Amino acid sequence: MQRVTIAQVAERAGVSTATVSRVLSRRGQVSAAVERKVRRAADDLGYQVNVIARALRNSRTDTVGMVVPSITNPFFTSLVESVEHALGKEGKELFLCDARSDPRIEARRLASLAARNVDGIIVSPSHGVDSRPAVQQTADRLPLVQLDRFVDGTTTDWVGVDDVAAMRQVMDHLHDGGARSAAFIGSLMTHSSTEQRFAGFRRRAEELNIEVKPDQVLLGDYSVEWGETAVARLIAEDALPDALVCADDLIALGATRACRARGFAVPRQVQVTGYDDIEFSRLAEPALTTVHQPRDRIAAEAVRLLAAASLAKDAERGPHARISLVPTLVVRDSTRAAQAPRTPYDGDSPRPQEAPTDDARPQEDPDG
Amino acid sequence: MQRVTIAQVAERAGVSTATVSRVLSRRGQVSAAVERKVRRAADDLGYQVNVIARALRNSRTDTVGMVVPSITNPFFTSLVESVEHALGKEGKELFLCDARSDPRIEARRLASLAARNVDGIIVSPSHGVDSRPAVQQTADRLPLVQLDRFVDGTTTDWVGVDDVAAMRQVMDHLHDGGARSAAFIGSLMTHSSTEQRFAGFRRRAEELNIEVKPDQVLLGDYSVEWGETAVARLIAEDALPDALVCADDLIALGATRACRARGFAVPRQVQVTGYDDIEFSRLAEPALTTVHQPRDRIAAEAVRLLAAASLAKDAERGPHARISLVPTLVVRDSTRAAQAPRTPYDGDSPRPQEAPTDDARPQEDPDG
DNA sequence: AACTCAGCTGTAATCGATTGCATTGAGGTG
DNA sequence: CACCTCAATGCAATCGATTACAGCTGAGTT
Repeated sequence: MQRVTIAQVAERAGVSTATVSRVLSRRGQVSAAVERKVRRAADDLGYQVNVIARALRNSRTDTVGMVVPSITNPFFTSLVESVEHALGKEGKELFLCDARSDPRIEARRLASLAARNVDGIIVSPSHGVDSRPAVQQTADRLPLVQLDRFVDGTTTDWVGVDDVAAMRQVMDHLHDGGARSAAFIGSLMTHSSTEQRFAGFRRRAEELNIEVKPDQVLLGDYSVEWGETAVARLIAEDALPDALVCADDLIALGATRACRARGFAVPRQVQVTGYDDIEFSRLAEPALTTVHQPRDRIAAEAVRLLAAASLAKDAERGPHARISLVPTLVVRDSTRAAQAPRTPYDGDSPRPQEAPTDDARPQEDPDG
Repeated sequence: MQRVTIAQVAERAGVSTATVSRVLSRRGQVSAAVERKVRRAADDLGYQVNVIARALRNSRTDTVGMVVPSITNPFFTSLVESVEHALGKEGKELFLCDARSDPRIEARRLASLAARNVDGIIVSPSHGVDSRPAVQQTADRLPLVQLDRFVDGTTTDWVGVDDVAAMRQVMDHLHDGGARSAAFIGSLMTHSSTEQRFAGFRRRAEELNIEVKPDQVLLGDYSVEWGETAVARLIAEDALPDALVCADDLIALGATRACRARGFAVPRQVQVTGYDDIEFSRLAEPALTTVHQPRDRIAAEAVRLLAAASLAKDAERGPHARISLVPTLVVRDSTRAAQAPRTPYDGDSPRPQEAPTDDARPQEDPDG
């Protein structure tokens, strides 16, 4: 069961292990003749480096760890896919962990990744506050980038989207469609994403004079079930407004379903919007108007930041970057577009509405 | 940036590294007094084992690798979640890789996992034939279990469901609902899952005298798009039968959508069934009748097999097991139940229709 | 002819944890 | 008191790859 080692290759080629290592890792000078012999021997024996041994020696693993709150949430899944793709281009591998939305499990995962000497960590924190100790502690030891969500009061790199700008687009669109009152359905304010999205929602609602009653802000979690529950509650209290602004697509799908189940037509009587643009938002009935996150771009920036941080090493790392990309509103059938023409869009390439590259440059963060 | 090593702990505690190791890994005898000193020192310094070093020495990593065709397919995602859960109970970690349905990428992933000395590998092969060399080669070197799909002609453990039995249930149900003709929409026969499902479909269709015209067997891939395309083709040829039997839920969702878009009512004019019972099949309009796979059970069996194989080690491993679980038909709104009462079911616990545990025992495989 | 230098290759230390074997010393036995 | 036993602990080898340093060789220089 044990594999071929560099020593066996060396013996077969009649050289030292040092020479074999030099050939195989393309470092140092080796004569053409010897190189051929070594490669030959390695091939014959089917040699493969022992990544573990190499990692111990080099303290580099070419592996990046990623921790997400829930692997069953399609948004994170596709984000993971993008990250894996981006890493693949650099010859790195991804070690994926699911925190089950529990900061304690998250802390364990982070520690475990660190113990495994990953070169860096990408994390979308499970909790806006409780995730702090583990995230900060990990960030102190190795390069770490927060993705999408971030933890209050941590000083690390971050990549995500401008939720406030996105919500402005959403509200403008709903307003165009005739909405004069709205409800917000999100998760508890323990996630920065809900916080930001709510802030954007509230601000623009005020500016547009869209009414939001206090009991029309409903906070639960990111799930279809919560969307259904929240709407049931609104309907029970006879408080269904013109529009339901949901903090993610899962909630929106649940909300839509609940409306229809109780005889409220979407979008004729109630407009509904989501956030993330997961695949199923396109398939839902009616297809969901939502905010498309430029996942590939987010992933690419995260990988770039990690690489930069690894290079900087112990050398005092510069200030931390906060990269905020502007997402795109994808108008489908769950809202009433007034005059705005429908824009079918599902890809990941830049779009007119997306910010030009220059707007997405890292913004230096004073407390970095 | 470098971490505390066992040597520093030893120095602080005034003992040798051997003693520290013995204390921390609970092996060998150590006096209570020394043990206390060592633990104290370790805590003070915040010592954490270097998993890499330990792995090099022990050639065990407490990590299991998993390779799936596509991480964005919700079925695999939830399977991954179940596997992670099952492994967690054993104190093992999961290293997840996405093969992008490409046997070449898959081969690279497998090699990379092996090089990383994972203790075992769980793979759902991307291709029924082309995946063979890599899978077999990997299986020769370390414990490997195939999940859900399997590669033709490989001798490894396998855990999955009895597709033929499942299809029998599906066909019986459709027949009860009045279907007298049917089409099958699947992926190319390059996946054992489609192969098996199609075999079950065809056999029962014959027995029940359900008509299946040659051009009503449509093979593409596991995606919503393909479901839509296939149905468009059937309609264009005026060959839409009473029932559409789809090889997975994604296809079924696409098929349903295409039917409705073209004015065919589901289930009134066309019945549609899926396979896997992904979360969105419940949310679709109409909610999808599908086959629920006992994911937790599948995952648990796979983990159990891996553990057993690891123990057996080089000692000639016994014959390989093929564990086949019986899945459950979940009747929802995309089919016409005749008299069968609707059975809402979304959990993972055993059900009357599921085979009793005893039926799921490993079946000795002669060529193991 | 003596010397320099570059290019190639080998020796051995190193990464951090584990463990077989040796050593120590306390307590027990005849 | 000499000798034995056994628990507790330390020494040093080990896992496999990398690499600083040293040694060797032969071509080029003066």
